[in-house]
Amino acid sequence: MLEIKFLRQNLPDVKKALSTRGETTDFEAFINCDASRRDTLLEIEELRHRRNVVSEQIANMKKEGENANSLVIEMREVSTRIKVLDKSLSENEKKLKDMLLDLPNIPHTSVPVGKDSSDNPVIKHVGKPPEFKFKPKHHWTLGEKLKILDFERASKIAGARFPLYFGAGARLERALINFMLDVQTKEHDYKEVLPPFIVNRHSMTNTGQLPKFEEDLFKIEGWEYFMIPTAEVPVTNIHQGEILDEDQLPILYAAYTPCFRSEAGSYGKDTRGLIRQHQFNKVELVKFTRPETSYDELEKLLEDAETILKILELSYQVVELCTGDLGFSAAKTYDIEVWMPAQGVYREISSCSNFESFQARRADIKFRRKGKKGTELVHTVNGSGLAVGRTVAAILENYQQADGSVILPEALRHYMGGMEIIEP
RNA sequence: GGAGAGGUGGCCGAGCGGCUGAAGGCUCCGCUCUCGAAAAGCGGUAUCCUGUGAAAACGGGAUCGUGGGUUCGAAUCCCACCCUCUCCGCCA
Repeated sequence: MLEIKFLRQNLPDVKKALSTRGETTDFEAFINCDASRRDTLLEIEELRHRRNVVSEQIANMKKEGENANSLVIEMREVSTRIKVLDKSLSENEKKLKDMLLDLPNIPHTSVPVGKDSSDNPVIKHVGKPPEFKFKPKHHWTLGEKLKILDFERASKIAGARFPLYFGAGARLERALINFMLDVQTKEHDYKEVLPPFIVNRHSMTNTGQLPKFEEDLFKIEGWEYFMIPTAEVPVTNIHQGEILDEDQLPILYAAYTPCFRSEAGSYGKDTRGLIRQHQFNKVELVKFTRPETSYDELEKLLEDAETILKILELSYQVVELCTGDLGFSAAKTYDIEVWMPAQGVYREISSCSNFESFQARRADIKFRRKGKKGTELVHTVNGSGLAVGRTVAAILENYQQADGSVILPEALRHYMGGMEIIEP
């Protein structure tokens, strides 16, 4: 959420910045609404002031045993008037709040302007894609042959876009979760958290999934509960409504959770394999930082996520999202894309963003500077470290042998009980 | 599911129609004392909105879980909702 005052005072700039992401809000209506809200407020406050003064007068008169009836009658009218104005004020405020909640974050000035993902500049390539003397197979083909993935049976249990792992596949998923958490908590100072996988409407609104993107979420029938689409939601909300101490910052959390997404609007995309599922596992990295360090923390978080791919020796590229491709809440985002040999493309496996104060304002997360009065909003930064299902897919494809077996990356072997290769 | 208790400032905790933005304590920040520190003493220490102002500042309003109601006036009374806790039942 943007600050209403900021919006009012910087309207042309905000308008221009948001237009680069394709946002077309009626700012005219917004400004009018805000102006009329302030007019009403002024009138209400005057009346209230009068009421406060006279009420005290009445109290004093009563103490002296004087008759205050005429004042009481006058105040009765004032109160009625206040009630009427109050109603129009709160209607205006609700309207403004709704508009603000629907407004995306302003892209950071460093973000390249562009229309869609085709305009995302590649920042770097790391590692070399493996070369195969045979035609590399898709991970779903490999997984089904190795009897570690079974999408057909999964669809009986739940439907399309649900995973079912067996044996070494199930273990590989679990191994990766442990491996990722171990790296982030032991080598990078993140604190492990295991949050609820279901959250309320309030938490979803705080991180920006609601009110605009309800169709992307799984809602629990009959409850105001939603399945989390990412650990970002419960973890960011850990400190909702809190005022933190400056010395606590930055706070770093690493959380494993399953993620649930309706994938509405992605019909026909990635229909096979582990790439686009209604349910998938992810290790998420979340930071709460001081405003002046959030961009450094984003760079570090990106490196922390990259570390996983480096250790797994998977080749990848990092792209920077252009304004048109940026997510609703983000001010700046890097995507890490891992090489998928069968398709011959890089596929997103992590998304690392700085939300600046956008989520903090919605979630009311502040901090107090040492020796200074008042509070400031923190900045939130987060990213995947990494999406686990997609990592499994990448390992299967990049480490496949001509016979369809898959060699396991060194770093995972002890998590796999010493297993070195997955064979039929 | 049944019965009860409670939600107050950064934290703890009092208040239970006007003198309460809220006692007291803690934290934190200044100052005094000290070579310095500790202790002690003194003072300060919530947030949001809004008006005037370039700013500093000054003025006004709101906020005691949330939303309504009663009243000239509500942290205090009434109603609804949310949340937390305790006991009983059920249960991994």
